[in-house]
Amino acid sequence: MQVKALPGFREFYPPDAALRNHIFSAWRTVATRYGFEEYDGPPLEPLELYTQKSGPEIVSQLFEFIDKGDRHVALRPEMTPTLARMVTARAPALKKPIRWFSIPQLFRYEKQQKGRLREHFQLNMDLIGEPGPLADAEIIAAAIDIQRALGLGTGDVRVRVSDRRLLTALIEAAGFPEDRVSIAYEAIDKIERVPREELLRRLREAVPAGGNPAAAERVLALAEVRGRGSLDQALGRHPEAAPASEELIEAIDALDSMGLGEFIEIDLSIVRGLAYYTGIVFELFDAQRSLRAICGGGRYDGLLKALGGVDLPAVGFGMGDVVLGELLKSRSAAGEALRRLDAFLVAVTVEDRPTVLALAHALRDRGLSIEFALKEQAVARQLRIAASRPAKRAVVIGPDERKQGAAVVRDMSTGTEERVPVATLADYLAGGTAGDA
RNA sequence: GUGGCUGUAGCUCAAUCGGUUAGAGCGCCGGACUGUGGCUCCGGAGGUCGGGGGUUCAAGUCCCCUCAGCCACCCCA
Repeated sequence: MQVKALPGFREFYPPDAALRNHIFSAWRTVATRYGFEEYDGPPLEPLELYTQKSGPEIVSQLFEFIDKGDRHVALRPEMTPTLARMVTARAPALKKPIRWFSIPQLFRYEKQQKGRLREHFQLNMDLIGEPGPLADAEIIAAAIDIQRALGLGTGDVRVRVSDRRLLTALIEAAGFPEDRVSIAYEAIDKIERVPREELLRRLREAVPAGGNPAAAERVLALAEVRGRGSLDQALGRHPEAAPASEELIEAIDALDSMGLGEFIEIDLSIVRGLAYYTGIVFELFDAQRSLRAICGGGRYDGLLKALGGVDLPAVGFGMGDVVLGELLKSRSAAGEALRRLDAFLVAVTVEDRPTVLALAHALRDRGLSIEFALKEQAVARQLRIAASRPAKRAVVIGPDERKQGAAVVRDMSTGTEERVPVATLADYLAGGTAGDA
């Protein structure tokens, strides 16, 4: 039995690698379009880098070990601590706001499921040094434009947006104890997974005797706020929370102005598990809601400082390649990256081979993608290979052609042939319109 | 980490009540076809039926263990 790949680790056969490159290319294109610069860091880091942020519980979910120098190390499960360290180290010299992106391969030791492996690539885009809601809007817009660049529209993906400042204000306005907000967060986060009665029970338990008896119901009602009208109603019931809605409204208005409003839904049930988010939080989903989140992010103004770094506000997101790839495959928007040769060179006889080799090399030097038969084969066989590559054209070189200093160029999709002088062959192949060239 | 479902060729699947040498389509390789592909026809390679153990005259089929995948939980990238 051959040794298999480890569970949760992928092998990329050429079609898979093509899809991955397609996704990476969209990531880089859009990030660059938004003025973001690429960075990278070490894939292996000291374990403390992660425990200081997430606590010792994180260790069970990491690929971690003791190296030969007795260092406790971990394969990186996320990019943010590395980013924080890099930004902090050069913070005084970096022009603000900092717009950086990276495409790290990340690792987690968890039981795998569909869309969730032990390894994945994740686009990280972060905008550091700008506290205002236009920065949030930029980040969300970039996440959406990546979907658009991949051919996905409002019928395919949606963004659900909330704001922790607003949600906290509403929870408190609902009469829920201020020191128990995290319990309210947890209940709201689980609104789609845990029965309503169970959540109510947990919330009631958190309200002390003598507290507001209606608080639990009101908190749960917040989790059902969807859309602007619904938010306005909630703010009508709790007017003291209204000032906390300003940033969210401003960011959404900005996205409207960009023409991306159709993608956006206010959804106060979006909490995000991570404790360090301080403002706007958002998630990107497929419209059918049949897959896991494509992308999640938000504002984390206190995190860099908490990690022992500079005190700069920040907003960003992570977008994995796994769910996105599944969505593209299900939408059959994945296959455009099909490889095509510019030409397949056919040698009619062995005596034609030196000419074919010389020609192949000259054409490759011109940047054309060229193949030829690696052994003596019938012309019919060589053409069959050319068709299956697939090649846009076949270039046939036989004794007659050599005498004339020409080649027969066959368009493989139409079957039409043309006699082309060898001297102009490269231009002919490069400039032609055969197939979908 | 917990629980449930599923594992037959590269892919999608079939194989009667437990019965003889596990099949098909697609794909792959070759031939019909020694200067013209796609169509057609013919042939071939490819399986330790996920792995191990057990029951039985006999196991792809039944039982146990294990591994892997999928689903839910946990957690979230």
